[in-house]
Amino acid sequence: MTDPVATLTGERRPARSGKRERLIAAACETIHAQGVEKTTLADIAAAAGVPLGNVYYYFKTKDALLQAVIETHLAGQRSTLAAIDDAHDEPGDRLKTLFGALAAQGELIARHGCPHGSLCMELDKRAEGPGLAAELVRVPLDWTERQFRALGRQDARDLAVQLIARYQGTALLTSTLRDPDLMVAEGRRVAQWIDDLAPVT
Amino acid sequence: MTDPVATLTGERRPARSGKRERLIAAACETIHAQGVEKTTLADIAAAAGVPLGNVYYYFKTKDALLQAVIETHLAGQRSTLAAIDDAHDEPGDRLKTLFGALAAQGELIARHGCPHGSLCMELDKRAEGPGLAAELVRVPLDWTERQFRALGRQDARDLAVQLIARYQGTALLTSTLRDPDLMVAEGRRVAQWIDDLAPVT
DNA sequence: GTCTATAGCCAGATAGAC
DNA sequence: GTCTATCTGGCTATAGAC
Repeated sequence: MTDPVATLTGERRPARSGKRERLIAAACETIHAQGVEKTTLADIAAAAGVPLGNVYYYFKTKDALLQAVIETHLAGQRSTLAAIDDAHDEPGDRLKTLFGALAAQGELIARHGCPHGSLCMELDKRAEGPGLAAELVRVPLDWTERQFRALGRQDARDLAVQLIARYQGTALLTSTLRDPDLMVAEGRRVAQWIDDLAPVT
Repeated sequence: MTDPVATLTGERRPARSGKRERLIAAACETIHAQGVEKTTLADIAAAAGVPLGNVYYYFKTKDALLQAVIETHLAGQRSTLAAIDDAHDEPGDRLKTLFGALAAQGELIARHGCPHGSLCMELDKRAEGPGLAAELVRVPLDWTERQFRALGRQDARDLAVQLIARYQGTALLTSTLRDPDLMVAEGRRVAQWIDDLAPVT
């Protein structure tokens, strides 16, 4: 029935032309730039170079494509965090690496905000609630909590909430005021804060 | 030409039935709950108890109504801040009063997020940019900066950015995770932080 | 000033030829 | 699998009676 290799790699059956992947990538970008509600399937199809009608071969509804976008973001987050775990042993280094990388996205955030935060905020307003999108904050939140716990902090959860909140809040100011420097300055402060919490021994 | 009294009080000419005000109030609530793009004029008209067609007597376009909503939020912010200025002389007390009041909105924020922050984020994604909505963060930001400056802090602007960012970021986590306690806990931490920065003399 | 009816447009989704 | 043409519904905005 299903191609075992494709199943293992998480691919769908045909997958020759990569249109499905192009559609998801285009949807990620367009939705980040314009928001979920303002982005039409025609926008996404055009950005992906796929005829409108063909979109429905890959995704039954606009919402199905949106779910795929969220899952793609989640997979990206997980692999980023796993890579940081592999590259660094010290929890303090891991935290600084993650938030340094986020701060380096200042220009992107100044233009369209944090892709995950804005998705959460928009989907929050749906009757069904944020659904899977809430994982976009829970995944980094839980990871951050784990790092603080590894540092021996009893208040690891609170610290994690503070850290993610600082990033998300700064991202909102950065995009509203169109000032990437806010993100850079916050990155420096966060690094200092982590050093104060986890002194080099 | 214009009624001088109505002009002084900022009212429009007729203003007998208060429909204009009801429409703006309904728009504020509905937009906060559903977002700008998902909210239709029919939603707003129904919430205000006004027939759809009549909306256009008061507002030429949906966007004109949206601008009125933003201006109403701004006027509310300014009067809140002015009231705090009047009620407290110490900048530290003023800051704690404002952020205590924000933290007390936990339930509301858990349901739909910060009304100003979500408006900014959504309007950021328009081609024209956030426009007037950016004032919704600039006004409290500038006020907060003034308080820190009155406390003698040279880094008043940075501290103000941090404080507003903490509030906005916590609001995003509060609504995404549907947990009003996050807001309460952050309120306590902010009060402590301000006390540490501005020790009672 | 108020309200009904509706025009005009554009989005999501489908049908069906290739 | 691919793509054109089109249906259907809902939204902004207007016309025009009262």
